[in-house]
Amino acid sequence: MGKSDLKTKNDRTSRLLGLLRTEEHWTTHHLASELNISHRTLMRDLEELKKAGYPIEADRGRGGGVRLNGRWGIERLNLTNKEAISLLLSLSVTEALTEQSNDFGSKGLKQKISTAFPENQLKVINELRKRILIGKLASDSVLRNCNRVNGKIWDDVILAFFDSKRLKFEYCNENTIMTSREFDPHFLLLNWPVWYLLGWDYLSDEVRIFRIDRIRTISMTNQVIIRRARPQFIHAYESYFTNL
Amino acid sequence: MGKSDLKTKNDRTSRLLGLLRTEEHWTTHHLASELNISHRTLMRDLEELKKAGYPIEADRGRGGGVRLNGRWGIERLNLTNKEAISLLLSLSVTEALTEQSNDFGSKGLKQKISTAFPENQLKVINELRKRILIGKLASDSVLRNCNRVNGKIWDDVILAFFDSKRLKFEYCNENTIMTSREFDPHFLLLNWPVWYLLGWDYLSDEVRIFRIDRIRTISMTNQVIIRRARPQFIHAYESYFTNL
DNA sequence: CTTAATATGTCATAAGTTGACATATATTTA
DNA sequence: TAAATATATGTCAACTTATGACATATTAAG
Repeated sequence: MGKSDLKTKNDRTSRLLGLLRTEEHWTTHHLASELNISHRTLMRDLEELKKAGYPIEADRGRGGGVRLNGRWGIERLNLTNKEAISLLLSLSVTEALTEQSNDFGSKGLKQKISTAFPENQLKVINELRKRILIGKLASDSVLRNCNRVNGKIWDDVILAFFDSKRLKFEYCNENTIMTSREFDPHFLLLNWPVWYLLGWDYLSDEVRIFRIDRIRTISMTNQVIIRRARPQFIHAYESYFTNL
Repeated sequence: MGKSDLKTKNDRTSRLLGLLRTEEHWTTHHLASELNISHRTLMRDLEELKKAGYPIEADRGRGGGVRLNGRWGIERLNLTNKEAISLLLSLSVTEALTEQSNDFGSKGLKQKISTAFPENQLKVINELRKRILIGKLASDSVLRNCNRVNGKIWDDVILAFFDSKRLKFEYCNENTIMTSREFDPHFLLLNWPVWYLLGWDYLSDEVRIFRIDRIRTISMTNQVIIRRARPQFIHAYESYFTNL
């Protein structure tokens, strides 16, 4: 029956949360009998959940009961590096869409998800978030000649971005001239639906921007990238941001 | 010191997860001494975590040890209706971007997040996901005359969409002619960065699409929407999807 | 002012957790 | 192939925690 056999306290707790997440009206006695435990024990369980930070509220007196405020929830999520960054990309993209057009609670969501990461990961997460930029829409001319990004190349880009590692790649510019680049990826930039890599290029010894779909071959080095001041990057390619 | 005082088993377990999430190399004896528990107990803790679904792997023999595969994780997330749908929108948007350009692990992410919702919410979540559509980019002409969506209006749209409730609103079309509509919202459609509502309009008794930023006043009714076959909606407004 | 609800305290006992010890199994290294 | 170093698992007495029964306080609605 149901999700668990109620063998351990933890299982019972998650069953309790399940019950609270249904929209029904629960009294503590009702819950206790549903879970086959004494009323006292149920009250202790609720106390624990509250202490653990669950938004559980109660009304005393006739017609009272207990309720869980955030009824939609995720209990636990284990993410790989790639998935963590995907989630960040998702949130950044939606955030941009939100700022520009409307607020639909994703501000709170962003905050919640950010703070739901364990403390020791928070710093990295926030650092990465700042380095994902959402610019304007791709222009028609770009749109007309953009390609699918090769999966392996995207993976390396993402991993290097995640780990702050220097990249080596061969790039094919708009005139189909190939160059070999050494490059510190500082920012990921989206001009929907085209992704760019903004950073320091060692061939020109300058700030440069590269379209990821124009990278032909790539390899990640072990060299940690040298951080440089943020403004120079943003200013150098302001035109990519303007109309959003 | 640290996050917890290790007073209860649960605290210890979360400390253990914290240790595993650092990228360090851990042997079980190392972990046991770090947590001030016997080796046997540590092995039991690991066993429990594995049973609970954590991707913990171990190598026997010299140089062996234990490791947690998804090192980036969220322990728990409580969401309101609005936040849950924001998360879904986020994922849908990114998913669309992904399908079109590349795979960066967000397929796995989508799956993970979806299955991380408790069973009783899964059905609703998946049902909603199917009703979020990502189309092509907004055309220049649309882009030039689109407005910010009023927050209250967006909230009502989202809530009605979430709860499958009929809407009443006043709509201002391209010729600035106002009409009063009764409307069953079946699909949310994004032509980045413009959101549409696709559904059944009772004024014309037909499938219709409305730009959300052109809704002037709105109210949600208690009437549950009447489900209709999906194809008629999609076919009626195919031009909104084409180039993606 | 009665009834129905949550909230909290106490204590004997039931249930679960722990560490010590033993042993099995897998892998690397010499 | 033997030694060393890991994880993996079983058992049991001692220990710790969780539980239910009972009591009582507190709050709100009718």
